[in-house]
Amino acid sequence: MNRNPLADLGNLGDYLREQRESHKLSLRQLSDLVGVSNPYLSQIERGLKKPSAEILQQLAKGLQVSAESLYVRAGILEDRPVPDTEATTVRTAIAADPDLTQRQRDALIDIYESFVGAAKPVRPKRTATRTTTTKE
Amino acid sequence: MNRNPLADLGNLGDYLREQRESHKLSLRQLSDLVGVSNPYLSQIERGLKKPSAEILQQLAKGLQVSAESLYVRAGILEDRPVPDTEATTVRTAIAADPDLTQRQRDALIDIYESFVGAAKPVRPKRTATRTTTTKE
DNA sequence: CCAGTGTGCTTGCTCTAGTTAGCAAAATGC
DNA sequence: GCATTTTGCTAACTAGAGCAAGCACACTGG
Repeated sequence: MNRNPLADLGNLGDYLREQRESHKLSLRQLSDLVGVSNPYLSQIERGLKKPSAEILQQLAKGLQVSAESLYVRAGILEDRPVPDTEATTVRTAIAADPDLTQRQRDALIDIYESFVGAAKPVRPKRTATRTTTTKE
Repeated sequence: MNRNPLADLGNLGDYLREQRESHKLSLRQLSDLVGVSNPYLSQIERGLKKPSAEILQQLAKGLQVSAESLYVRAGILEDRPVPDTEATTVRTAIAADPDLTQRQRDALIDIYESFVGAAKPVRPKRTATRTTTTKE
C-alpha cells in the first residue's frame, strides 16, 4: 500500500502548490492564512518535509478542500472507507461502527450469522470510483 | 471550536486502551501486532503523547476499527468523515438485508440499540440514499 | 543608478514523536 | 521459599516536524 512515501509526498506537494496557485496566493499569504510558516510550506510543496495531519487540516481549510482528500493523498486514509449496498453490508457496517466495542461486534455478527445461517467471509470490496485527479 | 488537545488526547487514550483490552491484548502483543513500541503505546493510552496519523492508522488496523473514528477522536477529522457510514448504517443495513425476516431485523436492531445506548427513532428509510456527491 | 517590496528558498535551531534498554510489581511454577 | 515470565511503566536517546531569521533574485519607481 504505502510503497514509497516520498513519491507520494511529491504528489501531495504538487497538488498543494497547484491549489495554492489556483487561489492566487503567495507562500506568505497562505502562511498567514493557515498559520503555518512560509518556509515550511515551501518545503512541503517540494516534498522535502512530510506535514502532519494537523498541518494538512489547516491547509485544507485555507485552500477550501476537504481534509479527507489531503489525507488520502498523504497516505493516511484509504481511498473509500466504506463500500456497501450488498449482502455483506450488515457485517461491514457492524465492523466499522465506532460506537461498538469489539465484543459487541462479535456478538452482533454472531447473532446475524445465526439468523442468515451463513458463514460468509468478509470480502473487502474495492469501490474506487472517486479519484479527483482530473489532471489529464 | 476551541479544541483542547490534551483533553481530547485523554479521551483517545482511554478509547484505545478500552479497545486493546476488549481484544485481550497486552501492550507488547499489540506492539508486535501493529509495529509500534510498547512504551509508546502505554504513553499514548495515558494521554502523555500525541500519536501521528500513521500510528493511528496502524492502530486502527490492529484493533479493527476505522481509521476515521480514531482521527475524529484525535481531532484531525471533522465529526462526519463519511456521510452515512456511522450509526445509521448498521440500522439501514439490517433493514435492507433481504436474508433477514422482519422479526429478525427487529431483534437485531433491538440488540444494536441496547449496545450503543441510542434511542433514535427507527426511520423507515428505504434504500440508503447514497448520493455521496463528495464536494470539491 | 540605487531604495523599497515582493517572490521562493536555505540555514540553523527547538521541541516532541517514537525508539531501545531497563525497571518494579504482579502472576505462574519449582 | 525463590526463579521465570509477563505485566505496565520510566529513562535516555535519535530523528524529523515545524519555526524564526535571513538570503538571492525579481520587480517597481524615484
